[in-house]
Amino acid sequence: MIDPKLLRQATADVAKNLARRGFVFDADAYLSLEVERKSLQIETERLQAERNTSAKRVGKAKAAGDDVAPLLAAVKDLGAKLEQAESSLQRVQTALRDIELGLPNLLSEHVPDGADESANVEVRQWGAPRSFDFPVRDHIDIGTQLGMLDFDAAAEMSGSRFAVMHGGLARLQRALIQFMLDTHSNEHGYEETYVPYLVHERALLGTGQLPKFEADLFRTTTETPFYLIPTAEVPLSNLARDRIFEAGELPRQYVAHTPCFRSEAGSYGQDTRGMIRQHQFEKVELVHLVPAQDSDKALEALTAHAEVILQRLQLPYRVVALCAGDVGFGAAQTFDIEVWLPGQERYREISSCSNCTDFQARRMQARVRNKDSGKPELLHTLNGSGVAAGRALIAVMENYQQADGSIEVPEVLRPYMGGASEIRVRD
RNA sequence: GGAGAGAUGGCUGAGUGGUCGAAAGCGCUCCCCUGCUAAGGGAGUAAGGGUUAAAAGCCCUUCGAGGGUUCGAAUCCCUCUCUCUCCGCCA
Repeated sequence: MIDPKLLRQATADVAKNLARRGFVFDADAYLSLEVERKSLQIETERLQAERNTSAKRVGKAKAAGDDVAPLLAAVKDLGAKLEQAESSLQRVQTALRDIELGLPNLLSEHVPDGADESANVEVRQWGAPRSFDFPVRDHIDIGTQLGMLDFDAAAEMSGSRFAVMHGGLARLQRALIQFMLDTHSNEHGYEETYVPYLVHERALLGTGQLPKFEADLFRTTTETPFYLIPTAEVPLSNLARDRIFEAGELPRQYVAHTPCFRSEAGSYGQDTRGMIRQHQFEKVELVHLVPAQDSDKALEALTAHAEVILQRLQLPYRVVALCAGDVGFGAAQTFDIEVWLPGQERYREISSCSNCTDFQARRMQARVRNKDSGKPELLHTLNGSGVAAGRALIAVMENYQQADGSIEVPEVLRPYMGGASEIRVRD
């Protein structure tokens, strides 16, 4: 959420910033509601104050044994007036809040202009795509020929966009996850964390998936519905909900491995083959909670942490600064990390690292006490994949494929694979 | 799933219709006193919002959440959520 104060005082600036995303903010409509809110709120609070003082007067009179009938008569119609004022105020405040909840975050000044992903700016590249002296297969062929990847069995029980993995391939994904968790917790200062995969609506309101993106989520049919998390960002960031951290308690860095569930509504026809885009996938997620002034630096650090994973795996990648039109709803600035996939002969997103500034913190009331003033201030949240395990698996399969259809196991994963150096068909 | 108990400020915990945003203790901050790492005395110490250019001040809201009764609710009524104990069941 954008600071409502800023919204009403610098409405034009806000609208201009959001316009960079291609978002149209109806400033006039907002301001006219805001004018209404102001007068209604002043009136409502005036009536509340009147009620409070008159109630106190009645109390005192009763204690003194005086007749309270005249006092009661004087405030006879106050209740009805107040009720009306309160409900009008609430109506306007709800309308304002609906607008506010639907506004994306303000973009950082560092974000390049552009309408869509074609305008994203490559920041750096690491490694060089390997050249193969045999016909390159994609992960679908590799996995299927190894007998370790089965989309038919998955479709049989769950439909499209699911996969079943067996043997070395299933283990390779687990190895990737463990390698990533170990690296981040042992070397990058993250606290390994286990979190719920089902969360209430308010958690998703906090991180910004709701109310706007309900269609992307799976929801249970229980009496009070749960949502399946689309990313561990949701539970991890919500660890800060309704909390006031002491200055010394920040920064906090959490890492968690979770499955992620996405309905992928609206992505029909995209990446329908293979494991690139699934309803369920594994991801290692990084979340930072930092004081406001530190979040730019934290975004650099977070991105670098994710990059280390790909470097250790010797997977070529590039880092891309998302342009204004491509930065997600809650983010002020985002770097995507894209890994080279030989099967597609292109770079594909494997991590997205975002600085959400105070956008989520305001929704969650996540704060840190300013050491000098003693006052609570909104903290900043950042999140990034470190990295998506399902896509990392694809990247390893395709980049480490060998002429005979086997997969070489990257050095750093061998300790997690019982020392195995390759994955091949069992005979 | 069954039975019971509970939810109050950073913590412990009082408060069953009025002067209660809330006793007391602990913790924390500042000051005073005191020559010995201790003790004592005093003051302060919730969050959100409105008004304001901003602050001060003033006002509003908040005692798990939502609704109701009342001139007035932490206190009474209803619904929900969560926590704890016992039983059952399970990983």
